[in-house]
Amino acid sequence: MANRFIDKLLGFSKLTSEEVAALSGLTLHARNVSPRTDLIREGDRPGPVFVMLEGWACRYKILPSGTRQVLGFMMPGDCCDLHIGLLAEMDHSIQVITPALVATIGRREMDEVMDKHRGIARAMYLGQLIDEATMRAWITSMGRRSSIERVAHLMCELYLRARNIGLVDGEELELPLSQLLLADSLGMTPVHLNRVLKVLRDSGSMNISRGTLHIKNARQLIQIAGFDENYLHRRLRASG
Amino acid sequence: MANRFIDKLLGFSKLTSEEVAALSGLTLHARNVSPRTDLIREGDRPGPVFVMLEGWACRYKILPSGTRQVLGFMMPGDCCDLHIGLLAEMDHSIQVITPALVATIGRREMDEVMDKHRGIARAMYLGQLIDEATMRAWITSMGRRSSIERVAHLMCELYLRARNIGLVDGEELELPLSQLLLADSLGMTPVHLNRVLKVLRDSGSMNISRGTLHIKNARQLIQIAGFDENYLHRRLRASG
DNA sequence: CGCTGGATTGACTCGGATCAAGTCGAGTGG
DNA sequence: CCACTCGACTTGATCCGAGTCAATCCAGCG
Repeated sequence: MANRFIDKLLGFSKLTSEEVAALSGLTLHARNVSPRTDLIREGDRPGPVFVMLEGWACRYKILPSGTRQVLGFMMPGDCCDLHIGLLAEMDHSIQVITPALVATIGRREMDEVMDKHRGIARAMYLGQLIDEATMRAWITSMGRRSSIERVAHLMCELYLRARNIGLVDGEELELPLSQLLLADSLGMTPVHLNRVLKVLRDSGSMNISRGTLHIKNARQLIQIAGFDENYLHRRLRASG
Repeated sequence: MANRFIDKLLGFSKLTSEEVAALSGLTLHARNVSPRTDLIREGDRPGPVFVMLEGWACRYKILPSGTRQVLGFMMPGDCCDLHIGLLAEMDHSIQVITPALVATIGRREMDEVMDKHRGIARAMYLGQLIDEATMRAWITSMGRRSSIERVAHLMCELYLRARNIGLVDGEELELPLSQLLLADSLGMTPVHLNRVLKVLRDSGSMNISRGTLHIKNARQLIQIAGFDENYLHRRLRASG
């Protein structure tokens, strides 16, 4: 079966066949995880690195008031922070959204592989940089974009990220995210998100129905979002 | 003169005297930079790592509409992303706010030092993890906190970060950030920020005047903010 | 002394939250 | 096969936090 983690890293850096083999070895032991399972919770002592081989997850925080803020979505191929093991305590939780296949890589193992295989290290660092750039884009969205721009921007992000790992079929993408979850990620109420989705649908730019995102008019959607894909850093430096 | 970069890293990890010497060498060549100077701009090809030895800076993005979102503040001791050189293009800009002393460390140099000195590598990775956790806290603030909570939260963050590097004098901190800048970092208008600051002042929890932040009632401020300092990760893992 | 860039305050507007009813669709059990 | 249930989605009515527009105010400074 395809290993989306390897596919993703191959998109960042050329890897030797030994490096690919090493990655295969790292992700050999994976387990099935059901929806709504927390992989790790805020306050927990960080353990191994989690790698999503199949399925979706999200990072989130719960506030004292009980409201939730989703901090990012993890799709197949994504993994959590590399050096997370250095911390005493998680500052957020990670929850699986769909049935998922998750591999875990111990800190020592990871360190050894990265020391030995510079291509893997390079690809992992790039992944991390993109995650950070994505967080900056989220801060920007929350701070300075209207709700319709924010929704459009997130859809552009998810669509492009999914396309980069071959998850997109034409203009359609399976998006197993409830409106409640999306609202919690966009800093708005489910009610208002619903209305915004209706506006986007009526404008003919996109539509979400039965768990599938349809891009109807990409140009228009990008224009609404003010989306600039440069932060996803598809163009990378040529030299290692 | 004190090297705040070294001081900060010493707070993260024990360093041998050779490691301290290596860091001294890395930051030997620093230059003075005037306020409002961009160290690097969105779209630029990333260069060396920037280290703030003295003075403040901020990361920011400009949107198509012309509005600005500040993504984070850099105070003395802080530096930008370690592996930034891997990217083809910056996704945000960095601007100096006060007269500053900035060192630059070439990518090769940095790599060599980190390979050789594991303590430095560890400290740098911790710094990076804290920066990421701070971004997550910002996303949470923007998405789910009211404006007064958001302001209080940012002040708690800046106060604690400053205290960790010895920038705080009693309950006072020199905070060279204009209300316009703060507003752009909090996703609100300067007018509204001004009103919120008045509320905080009248409530007796804090006050900003003539570039100085006075914490009047820390307990109350923390309570308003719903602040949990765990994300700044002062308690770290004992083992290297 | 007047200029300039921040800070402050007031009056009014509006985007998005809140509260409250539905509606729809996939299971489940009689 | 149909009634029941439960979770997710929709829609309407109303309210309020924060934005907008527009005056000052004030301190530092050439």
